Amino acid sequence: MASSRKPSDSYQKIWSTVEKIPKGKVATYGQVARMSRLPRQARLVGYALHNLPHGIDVPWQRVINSQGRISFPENSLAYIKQKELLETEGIVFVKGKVDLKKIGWKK
DNA sequence: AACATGACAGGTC
DNA sequence: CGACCTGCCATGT
Repeated sequence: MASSRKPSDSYQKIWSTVEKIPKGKVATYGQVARMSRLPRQARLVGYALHNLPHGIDVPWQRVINSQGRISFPENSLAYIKQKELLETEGIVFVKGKVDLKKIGWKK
């Protein structure tokens, strides 16, 4: 595995951006990518979060896809966990998705 | 170096 | 709405 080397700077930027997402709001992968100065690299955002190291405090749950949906199968534990965390922050789900027009972070 | 993969987005049909 | 396709690019084998 190539884990012998440090994480890419891109990941650092992404994590940094995610940390800035206000509580009670959510951002899409594309948004985070853009805010991290990495336009069109939404996939890297997902990759970065998946590779998220333990021990650092990052509100990964506030990052969802452009449809306002959690990018996990509904039957998965990860999905339920993320939904719980978001609801705790006051985010309301309607039919399995959130209203990006209302709780979306910025434009 | 080549190929396959992925917590996506945006467009088309 | 859903299914499919293309673009993007870091990672791992």
